[in-house]
Amino acid sequence: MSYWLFKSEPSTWSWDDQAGKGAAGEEWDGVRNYQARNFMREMKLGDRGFFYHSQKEKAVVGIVEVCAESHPDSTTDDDRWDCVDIKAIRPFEKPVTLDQIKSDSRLEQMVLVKNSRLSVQPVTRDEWLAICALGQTKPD
DNA sequence: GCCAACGTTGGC
DNA sequence: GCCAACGTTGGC
Repeated sequence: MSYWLFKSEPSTWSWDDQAGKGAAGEEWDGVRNYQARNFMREMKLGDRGFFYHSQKEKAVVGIVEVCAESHPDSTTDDDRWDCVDIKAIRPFEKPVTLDQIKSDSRLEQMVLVKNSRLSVQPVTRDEWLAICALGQTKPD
């Protein structure tokens, strides 16, 4: 199983919106970046991901699971763009802020820190466990 | 609200 | 195929 991070601006699509979709999940559509798309194409059913709020909040707020593998993005006719579906698994007990991540030596190699603009990105198992621990949240 | 960083587009 | 111009993202 692989781990990922999905970034969203909460005023556009928030954790509450995502959680509201329940087990059915929702397309992670609208991504128009090749790197991000390529990561989504690599995702497998059951892969886990962090849900990150960008902009004002800047914190990991929940855990999601890939519930449909890569398929065409329904919001465009342009066949270059694919996406996956994700569903909310559980919110973080304590959101883990970007500040916390940046100040933790275990996490300084995270893509979130090194390439802040990439909206879908891989997370290593070690990073996954470290952030879940910081958030006092079950990692699986 | 600003601006740096980065990705994409399109003219040549 | 290069690169300048432009648009967008997201941290500060």
